Amino acid sequence: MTTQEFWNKVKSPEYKVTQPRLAFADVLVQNQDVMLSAESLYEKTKTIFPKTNLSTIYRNLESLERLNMIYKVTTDDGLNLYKLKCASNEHHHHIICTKCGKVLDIHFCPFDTFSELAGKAGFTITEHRLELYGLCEDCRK
Amino acid sequence: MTTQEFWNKVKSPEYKVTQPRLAFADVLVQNQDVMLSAESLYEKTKTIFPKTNLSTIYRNLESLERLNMIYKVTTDDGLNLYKLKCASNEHHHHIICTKCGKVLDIHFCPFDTFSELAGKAGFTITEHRLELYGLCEDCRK
DNA sequence: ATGAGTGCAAAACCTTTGCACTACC
DNA sequence: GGTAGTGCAAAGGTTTTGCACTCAT
Repeated sequence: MTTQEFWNKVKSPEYKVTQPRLAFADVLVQNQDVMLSAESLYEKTKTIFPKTNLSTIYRNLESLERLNMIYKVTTDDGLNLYKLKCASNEHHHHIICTKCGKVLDIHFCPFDTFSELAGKAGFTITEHRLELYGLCEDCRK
Repeated sequence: MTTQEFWNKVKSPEYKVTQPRLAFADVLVQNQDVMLSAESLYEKTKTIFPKTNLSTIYRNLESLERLNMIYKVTTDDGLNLYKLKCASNEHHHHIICTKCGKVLDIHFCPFDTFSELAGKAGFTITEHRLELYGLCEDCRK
């Protein structure tokens, strides 16, 4: 997704174009394939628009989450990581590099098998979270 | 797992038997198939040993995590839930009732498929987290 | 007796919120 | 001009930590 495409998607009377948002959008677009913490998104945004405030980052993450534009995970040690949602509308999962945060899309989902197994035990699955962690080629070296 | 079995497993010069721990162990054993927050584990422990302190709960969760006795998940809204690890040594996953926390073991893992797909893209999976959420039979009613 | 475990209170951590001010449309 | 967005500082919730005291072995 380009910055242009990003703005085409979100711009509306309810989502105005402001200076912090312009900077933040750049950061998100530039890091589409990496999961970053609010803090590092903040740092990166500040290099573009130095006056940006951390709470603005959180507020914009929330706004974009409402627009279904943000993918978020919580790591084992309780840190939240964010990225722009993948362009692909197809349901898929991710493998996240534990060192650099790089993300690989995995277009395979075993949901049906799980659904069947759960159903036999009276459970109805409403949500599933599948996150794979590992090392990408670069970080393994 | 019975309380007896629990203590057989953990008792050592490094994990002494104390009153708060006796109470906490009871709570964990009684709720083996439910995921609970630190706060509710605390409340439940207090009914057995009222002097128990919240920090003791956290410290004991940490000790037991080091002993590989605790299974922990983070919910979408950032709450940490805990339970005693399943007795089964076999690798498996869970479906968690979003209403009552009840847990169902799912003895099926699509790891091999993921591993293969990831390998093709140069990723090495070191960890995977698969959590299914839904409603158990009782809570659906 | 000795060190692990504990209670209490304070701090730390990340995230959210209130308020007055700014700047988009 | 009106409202959404912002910066700042303060508060929020959960988890961790320092310290002195207690208790298990």
